Amino acid sequence: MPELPEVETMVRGIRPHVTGRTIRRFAECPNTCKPISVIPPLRRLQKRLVDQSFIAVRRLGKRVVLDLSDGSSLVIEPRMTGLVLLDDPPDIDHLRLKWELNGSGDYDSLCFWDRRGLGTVRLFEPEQLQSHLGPGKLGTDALEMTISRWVEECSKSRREIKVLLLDQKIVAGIGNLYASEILHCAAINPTAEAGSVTPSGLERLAEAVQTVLSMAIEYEGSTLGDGTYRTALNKHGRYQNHHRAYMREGQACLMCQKGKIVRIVQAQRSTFFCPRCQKKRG
DNA sequence: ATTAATGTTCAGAA
DNA sequence: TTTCTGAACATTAA
Repeated sequence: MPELPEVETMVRGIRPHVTGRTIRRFAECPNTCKPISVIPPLRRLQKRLVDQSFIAVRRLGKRVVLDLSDGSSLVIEPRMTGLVLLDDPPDIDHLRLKWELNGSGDYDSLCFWDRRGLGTVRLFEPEQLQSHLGPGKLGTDALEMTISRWVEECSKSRREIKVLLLDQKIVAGIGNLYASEILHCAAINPTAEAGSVTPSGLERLAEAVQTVLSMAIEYEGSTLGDGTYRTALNKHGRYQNHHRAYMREGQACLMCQKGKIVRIVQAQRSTFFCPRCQKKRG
């Protein structure tokens, strides 16, 4: 479930190996699954990509952006189970796309692997990038959020704070896993109305976002029990060993040692928190 | 054997 | 306007 730390890890992993390289060939990989969504359709995308070179690799929220020499940008959206890889994929059955690279380097191709196949790849013209993924469509990157921006967004919302954290139009990059971790770190009740979180609570939130996400990036993201997420070099992330709330239902809270982590459902997804540390008032 | 659950995004409805 | 619901898909657990 690539969120900001996982996508940042992918970007950092591939950047030194694809920047400046030219695309020799681009194709779907033969497999038994349905093809993933590619815009424009495959043949046209192939025509557009071949012979172009990657001039930059960056992250936009939970998306990988590959800027191309003609000014367009290839945007990879891993969604649930998508991976951007330089090395061998977890299995061959769910290899979806392959970019073969010209010239010399440590790796000769870039791949997109996706078990569930909900991921998408889309080529944007420069002006499209602004209208589709610019401010308004995508909120401020989570790592760029300031306290005043948190105040601005939270004060005008009556949604639960956890649900607001998941809204990419408000803040880009936070997903279900890190929303639980961040709110636990900030000692904020996930069901609290966003507009009711106190100024000191928002201060803790701003701080926790930085702490949790930067640590998760350091540990190259979280590889959960199903083992799906891998770095670009097919290694496991290690931040799962540092989770304090996510998937720890019934276990002792690592903050207060006394409370037990509980699981609730918000917006049809699991939320994990410590009722003792994360009270509605505090 | 069916059903639910997983977690991200978008279209369409309330 | 804002918020909510279901679908896209593959796999596993109940």
